Amino acid sequence: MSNGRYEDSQLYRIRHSAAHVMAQAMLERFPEAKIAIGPPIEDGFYYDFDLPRPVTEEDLEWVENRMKEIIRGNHPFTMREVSASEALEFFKDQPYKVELIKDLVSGRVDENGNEIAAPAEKITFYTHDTFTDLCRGPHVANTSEIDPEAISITFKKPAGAYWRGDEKREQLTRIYGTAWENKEQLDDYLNRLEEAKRRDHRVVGEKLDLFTFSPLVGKGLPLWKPKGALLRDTLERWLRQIQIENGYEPVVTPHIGNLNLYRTSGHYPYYKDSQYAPIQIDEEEYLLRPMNCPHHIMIYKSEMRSYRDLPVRYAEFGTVYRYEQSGELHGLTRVRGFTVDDAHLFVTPDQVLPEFKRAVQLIQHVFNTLGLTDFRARVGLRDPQSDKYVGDDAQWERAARDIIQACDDLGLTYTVEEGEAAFYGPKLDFIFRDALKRNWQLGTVQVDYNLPERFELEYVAEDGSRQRPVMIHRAPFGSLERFIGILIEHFNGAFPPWLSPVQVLLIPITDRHVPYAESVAAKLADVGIRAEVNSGKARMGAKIAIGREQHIPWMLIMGDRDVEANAVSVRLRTDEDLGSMPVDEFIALAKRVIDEKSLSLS
RNA sequence: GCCACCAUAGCUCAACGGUAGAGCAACCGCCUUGUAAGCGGUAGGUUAUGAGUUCGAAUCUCAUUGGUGGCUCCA
Repeated sequence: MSNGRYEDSQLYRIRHSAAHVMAQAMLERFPEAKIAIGPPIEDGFYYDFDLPRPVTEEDLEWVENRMKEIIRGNHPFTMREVSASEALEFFKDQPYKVELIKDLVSGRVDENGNEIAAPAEKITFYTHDTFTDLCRGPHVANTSEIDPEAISITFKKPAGAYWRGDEKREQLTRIYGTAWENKEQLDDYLNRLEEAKRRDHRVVGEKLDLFTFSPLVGKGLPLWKPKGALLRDTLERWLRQIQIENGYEPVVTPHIGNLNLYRTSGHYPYYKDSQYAPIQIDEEEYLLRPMNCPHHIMIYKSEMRSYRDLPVRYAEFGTVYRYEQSGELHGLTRVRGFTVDDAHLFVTPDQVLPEFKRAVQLIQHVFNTLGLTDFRARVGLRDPQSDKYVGDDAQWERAARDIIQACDDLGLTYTVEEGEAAFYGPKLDFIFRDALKRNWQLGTVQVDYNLPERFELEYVAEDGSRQRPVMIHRAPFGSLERFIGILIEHFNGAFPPWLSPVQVLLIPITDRHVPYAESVAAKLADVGIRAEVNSGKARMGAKIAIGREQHIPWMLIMGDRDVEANAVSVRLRTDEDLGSMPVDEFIALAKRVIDEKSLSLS
């Protein structure tokens, strides 16, 4: 946002007002509807209704057309202060409004569900045309300020939403709208949505043969196909190597563990609702592990530790299983079985700051290499109001100080947000903004005093005393599944060559060029370049079209001229034509780009 | 889990109460091709599953399963 707060912008007033216009039109369509709330949101607005029947597409079209009519009526928006009793009388048939007014007057929460410090001093109504709503504004002065061609409510399907976001309360129908200053902006926005749909990792993943799901295997359990597994394995091998270079030691632990392990860690029964139910076997109960930390802790605990051994850094691509509500599953970004690029660092209190910094630097290196440069850091501290956190104040303060110190030392741009801590300690999260300007929480580094306490971890200090280590949890990718899902959408399937499942597509022009293509492919394979020959009967143009669709970085076209010269004609997936070059020259070029993990193709 | 919507060939879709079809992919031929899909043919479906209504169901009803958009949740 270039100029000030969204709440103060004209766009905000347009959207807020459009929400009222929509409510008016909806009430005309559904006179018995009960209205809830209708605030502006990012890119638009919504209004929640309690309706006698489901909304159809025809309803939405009717309402949208009616909205345009109302807007064209040039109705002024007028504000009026009313007393609580007057407000209650006016909305006596609107139970949701009554509840809102009562909460406003009693000073509990405002219309958006935010707690308010004191009872509202005044209640205001906004009226345009025939519709009056409980609202504190602001609005446009007149509906003429809204461009009737710059709104849409048919662009998105109605959705269910709980009254006041509480799943124990009424389920309402939420109608989403979008509104802009002019038609061009609306079209831009709709195009952005279309682009996001095209880039959807579920669609692209299917097209590129990366992964699939099978109801017979189970919901939320992705199956990686060879090309997806190759991409994933490339990432894993790369990070594993970086970690070894940074003093991490790979460990391997099982995917299930005795329930008592999770009782000790505190995950069970506290997070029981988001775990697979325990498995009973031989009088014992086992849990599909929801986290890797307890397993790594038991390795730490398997021997006596000296301060000289610390820091101990255990890393594992550890697969975990969590019960996610069925409605929350979404492609690779929300699954029930996923792999965390997990590592647990066991350090002395003095080592927290330097180790934390090293972990952050490692994450920065990972992101920068992938070209994920648009990210910000968020320091998550505990919510001072809440008692859901463990550990004493001094530890929390020290950890928070260390994290902020680390950010300052590294020159990170960061925000500090209360209530974003893990229950066992403060943390630093990296929020990445992808090519479509959407935010994703990726890597995380967390300081933990709790688990060492619960598992009674120790090391022998210089003076011979037993001391408690501190743990640092960190994961640059977070979940491999989610991370790759995000990469797919960010790159639109056009991965940097070192990650591309197929790096080179060889296209012989006629059958007689196939043996030559195969000999070139063999040379490429010799130096570790992933190449495929398309020896099918299709014409060259068709093969190029397929290669483009698969976003294969390099296409090598070869006919008589190339065979003659022991050359290949190089075409990039960006449609750039590098012309003919000797085979060895191309191999050197591709090898350099791949080895450098370059983001460009030449 | 909740609300709404959806489910037809491997993929994208058509048929909308009266015999299930197309394009792409696959397979087989022909063409032997120079930078964004040459031509012809073959095969592929108890219309997600199970009940029901009907003379007759892909089509209407109900249930189940799976998916989609949101909500809630995400240690």
